[in-house]
Amino acid sequence: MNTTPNTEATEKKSLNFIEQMIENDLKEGKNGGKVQTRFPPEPNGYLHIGHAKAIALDFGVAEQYGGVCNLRMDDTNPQKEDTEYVEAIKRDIEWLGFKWGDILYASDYFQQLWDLAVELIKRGKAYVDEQSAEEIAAQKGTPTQPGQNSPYRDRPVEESLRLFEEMNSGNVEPGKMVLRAKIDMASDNMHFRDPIMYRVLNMPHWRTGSKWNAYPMYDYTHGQCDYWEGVTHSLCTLEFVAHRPLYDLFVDWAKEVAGDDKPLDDNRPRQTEFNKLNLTHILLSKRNLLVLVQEGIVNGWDDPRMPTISGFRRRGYSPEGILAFINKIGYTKFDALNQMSLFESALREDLNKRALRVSAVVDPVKLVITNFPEDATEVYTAINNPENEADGTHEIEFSRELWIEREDFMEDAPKKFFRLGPGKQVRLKNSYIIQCPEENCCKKDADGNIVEIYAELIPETKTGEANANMKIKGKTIHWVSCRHCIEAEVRNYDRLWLVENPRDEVANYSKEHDNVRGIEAMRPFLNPDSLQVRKAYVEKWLTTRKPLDYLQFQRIGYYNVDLDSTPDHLVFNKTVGLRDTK
RNA sequence: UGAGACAUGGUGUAAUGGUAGCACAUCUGAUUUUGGAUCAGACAGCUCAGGUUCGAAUCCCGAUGGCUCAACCA
Repeated sequence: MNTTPNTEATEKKSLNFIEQMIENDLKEGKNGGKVQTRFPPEPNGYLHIGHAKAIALDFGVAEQYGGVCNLRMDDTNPQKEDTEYVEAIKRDIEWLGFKWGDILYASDYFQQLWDLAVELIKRGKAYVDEQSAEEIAAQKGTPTQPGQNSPYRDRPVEESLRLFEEMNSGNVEPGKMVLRAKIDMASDNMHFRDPIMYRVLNMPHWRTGSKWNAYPMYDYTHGQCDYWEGVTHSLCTLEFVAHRPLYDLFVDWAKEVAGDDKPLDDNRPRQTEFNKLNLTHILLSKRNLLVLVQEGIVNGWDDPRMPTISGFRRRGYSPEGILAFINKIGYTKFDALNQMSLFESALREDLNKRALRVSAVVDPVKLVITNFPEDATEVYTAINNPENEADGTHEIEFSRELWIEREDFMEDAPKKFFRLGPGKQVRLKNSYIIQCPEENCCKKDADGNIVEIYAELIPETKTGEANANMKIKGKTIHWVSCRHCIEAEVRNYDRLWLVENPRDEVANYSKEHDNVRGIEAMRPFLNPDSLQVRKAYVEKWLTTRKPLDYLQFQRIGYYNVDLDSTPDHLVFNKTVGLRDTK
């Protein structure tokens, strides 16, 4: 047997604090040794990279510890939600490679939540408040000052019971009544100052129709849904830390009403919070993303510049690359700002393994091989992916007139320029070594722009030929044959935001400018040139590629085939550039 | 001026009272039919001040710093 340690197999990956907690719980036999999680998006927008971090954790630990993760739509606010988003959410989770147990909806629990609320009123733990939103807010106090009790706080139970029924009748105007939990108006925790459990909306819900007019709030809903479903670990982001005592309290009340007297650590979900994802040069908030869509700054939720899962998919980011990045940044309680360069590095690492190599000339200038016959064609075999032989090969054509990148030629080049110029030699990828003449190596138009470059091929320098290994100073450059290539549309993307931390910049700008909101607060930081459309010449073989296929335009960057691309009109998105160490 | 959570190289993250390690970024060099990839190397860190301990990034106590909380949103 081979006894040398296999570092990859024996290396123990350190567990994050949530995995450690779960392993501890398992060891102690909490919740009967079961692990169950849930991913609870509100269907009011598209999932973004921040959600991917939560998804990777919720689904990841469930799988890791033999449990289930359900997908639960947090649909308690029919004003903002839409079935369009439900479909998009499901598609994005599947694309990332995760499987849910059941698809559940908070609205499935509306009756149960209502019945529980009635019971809580009976037990003196909730009351109907008839004050306006302004009055309630004014009574709430501030973090440093205690609040005051509502005049309705001690109204008779029967009265609250009757009014609560009325709240759902459709006859109460929104804003006239709410159901509040009776807790502690002087608590240091603002969420304990008699939080609102139900509000009147008087609008139909896309799932329950017109059955309900009063709808439960998040805080009153989430813990009980977790409890009723058998969730053991309710994972969410750090801004919910202050909600946790309330989460626990409502779960306790639900257990009490249900007569559930199992020990404290059994049969109860527990909320644990981790840091939300922040990325440089990216803004993640559904509200702001929605503004970008509505203002036409981007072309929809799946615009390749959007930090949404669907935007990344369209841009050519692979699920494996996204997940690898999420794995690298980890889960902690520190409010970190992650660098885009780490994300791009994870993406490149993955794309390098799967992208097929092709030639595309983005800023073309004509190169004439003066010693190659005018109507001849040579056909070469190009390796699809040097990192993976199984990806095979494809054919490319060579002829007398080629397109090369304009920047690969310089008439008077500096010393370190190892590409084409008078007297210089380069290798044409997959083809000959060529050399420009010392004199008259290019033709210019009246304005002095180079329109044609001339070079001679050096015989027997193709792969496998006698002089193939000839040492030259020049680099290898890519090309396409003028006669055989096709024109394509290339969409290059630059960052959407000019500043490193748009979240803070937008917020500060708003504060300093009369609290301007929406697009006006964002515009100063938006890059006006985030989308650059170019014409390019690409090899004909690309007509065989399908939308979303991963490609590498050699020496330029990773690209993919856009959703709009057809064989008659090829469209490519720049995913990310190659690492560039000039 | 209240409460809560947090603080380790430029960035992110390990360490669970016992040699501060990894990745990205940056910089060298080798190699290369992609200025990619690959390989080798370098640079660089425990917020501060006390205490407990044979021993502290880790435990205790202050201080400092930014973060979160006052939606009939989630």
